[in-house]
Amino acid sequence: MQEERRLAVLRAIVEDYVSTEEPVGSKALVERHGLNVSPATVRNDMAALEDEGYLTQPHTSAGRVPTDKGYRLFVDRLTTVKPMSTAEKRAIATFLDGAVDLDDVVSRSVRLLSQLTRQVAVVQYPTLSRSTVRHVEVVALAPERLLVVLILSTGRVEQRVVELAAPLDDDELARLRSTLNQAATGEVIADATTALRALADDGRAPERAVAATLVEAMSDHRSDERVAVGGAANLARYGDSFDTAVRPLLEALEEHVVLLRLMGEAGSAGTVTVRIGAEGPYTELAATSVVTTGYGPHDDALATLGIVGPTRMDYPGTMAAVRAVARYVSRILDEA
Amino acid sequence: MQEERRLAVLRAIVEDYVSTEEPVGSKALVERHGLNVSPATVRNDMAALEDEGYLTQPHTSAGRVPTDKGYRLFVDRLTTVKPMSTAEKRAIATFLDGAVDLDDVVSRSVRLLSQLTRQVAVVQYPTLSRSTVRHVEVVALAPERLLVVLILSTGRVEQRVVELAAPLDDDELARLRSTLNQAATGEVIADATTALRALADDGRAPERAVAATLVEAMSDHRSDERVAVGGAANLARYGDSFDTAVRPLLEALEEHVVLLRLMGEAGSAGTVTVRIGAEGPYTELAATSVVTTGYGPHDDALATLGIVGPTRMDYPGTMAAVRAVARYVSRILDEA
DNA sequence: ACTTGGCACTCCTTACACGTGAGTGCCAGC
DNA sequence: GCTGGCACTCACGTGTAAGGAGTGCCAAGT
Repeated sequence: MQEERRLAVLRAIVEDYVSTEEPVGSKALVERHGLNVSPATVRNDMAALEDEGYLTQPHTSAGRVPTDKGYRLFVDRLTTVKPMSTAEKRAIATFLDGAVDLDDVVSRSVRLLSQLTRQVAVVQYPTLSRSTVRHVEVVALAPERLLVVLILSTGRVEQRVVELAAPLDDDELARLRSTLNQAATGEVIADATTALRALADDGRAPERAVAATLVEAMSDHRSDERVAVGGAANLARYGDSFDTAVRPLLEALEEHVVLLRLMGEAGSAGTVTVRIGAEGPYTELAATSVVTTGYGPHDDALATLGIVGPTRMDYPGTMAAVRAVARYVSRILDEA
Repeated sequence: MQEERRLAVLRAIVEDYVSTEEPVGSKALVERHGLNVSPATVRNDMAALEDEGYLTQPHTSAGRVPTDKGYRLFVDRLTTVKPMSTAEKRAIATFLDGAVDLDDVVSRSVRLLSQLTRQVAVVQYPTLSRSTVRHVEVVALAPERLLVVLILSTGRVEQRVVELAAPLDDDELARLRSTLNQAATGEVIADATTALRALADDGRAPERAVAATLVEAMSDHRSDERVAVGGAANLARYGDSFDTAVRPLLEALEEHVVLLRLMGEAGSAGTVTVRIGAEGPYTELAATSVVTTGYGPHDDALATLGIVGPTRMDYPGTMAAVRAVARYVSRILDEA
């Protein structure tokens, strides 16, 4: 009974604190929410919640502020999924539909996500590991110089220039092209890699060089680690907590490796993961939360997408936006 | 005679202010620099410099701070080009030499530049307009679906997928490929565009669609407007002037169009352009300066590269770094 | 067994006063 | 034209005091 009200109090405190950015006191709370009890009652509840570690006071005789544990409870038990309005849905769909290629999909997603959530958006490029090779193209830039283009099922294109020891005529080029495609096209990256590695070891001179380059391109960790970041300007809203929230985050954004670790493993598509403050792997980022979800064609979680921001954020709204964007991006990847 | 000393005083003030971030007074000035005159003399000079608009006081009885005009004079007349040490030069060269493709060159340049200058680095991708078409490749993804790859002399690769009305067999594909290459390869973008436009208007069905897509890809303004940005974390150093310097800049960084306008036209390669505070086109960015230079193969200024940061910055060092990086990037583009 | 009003207490915030010191402008002398 | 001296200005830090928002606790009410 009173347990229920306590949770209502916690929810109210989180909501108020998120919007006002100030510690919230008992009196203001009963006024702004329709709690039919007196401030004194709320005070008792708040004291209890503080004992249990859900709230804390910046100093005696100040209002309460949620702790990480408080936010956690809020997110787990007090959040009602508020679906996006149809207008919003349509806006998302049309904005993403205009994309011309994979890079464009990613960069649009980042912009969209940062605008919807007013936070810093992070979108990981679809991982190579689960995608398949759609085609390998070899173009002679000069007799001894080839451009090798690797086209993947996700729409990503990698290109490399290969210098050959000896010139190659058109017939040999055609043969090379078909050998490579026979080995790789249609295969999952991992399988294509082993097939090409065999070519690189055993094949004749031109195959060797080209296959080796392809193997390198596919196993290149850079490709797995690419992320797009946007909306850093939204941090300006948090100018007050510059040192605790803005500065560390700004620094983390530069380090894409850090960022990827922060985003964590791609949770299964459809589930939104929330990591609050010190739950993350970096102590400097104790004041920032991460809201992510997986996305990919057929809801295969190929990669992760989400936002990072101060712990003091609108979790329900953010989670809804992240989920919605992931859903639409996945749909677009389905079509491609 | 005394005119000369006045300039020395201005230089000293700029240098001190940049490093200490505090208004600089007459006494501190004579101590820190080896001026062989008394503070009173310096005060007279400072008063004169203030009358002429080179200095200003935050308030009476505070030290002096350079105005935009003061920085301008400093940059134009008081800056001795300090060349990079050979160690630095070598570091730059090896760092950039590892790049595998154009994207990599650009992203490495951004990182390098932001680290050298400890400012926000901005690198514009080489413009399409002056580069030539190196090759057009057409790949059948499916009988009615083509991937068109456009390879430019700068190393940039654009790809588009084209859906055809009717399927295409291998012979037709080969013919299409050669037609397109005949029209475009080796031409400057502008000429290639007109040649392809002719094809798009007069050619047969498959040419039409593909040529139209190519024209679109080449004239696509997105490509002209791409920039890479890095080092936003360096703004954290300026946390104090958050509202005047950091916030507006953070917002501008998100708007790549704004950023490009801010960078201005690509000055001829070799000349470093400095735009100080209100000299720029945006009133919100009155507290930020821009240091840029052009770069490109054979010192053709294909694009612009540089840094943006608070007006209170180390101009000589920054200018040297910008120039050095531009030089090495140009050299790398020469080789490619 | 909760809830409530009352009350004393804490402590942040704001305002005001005051001393300190860095820095200035000006002037008379060198 | 440079220099030392001197009075003046103001930001800054500190100390004190009043005001107020908020708390904890207790005794009484339901």
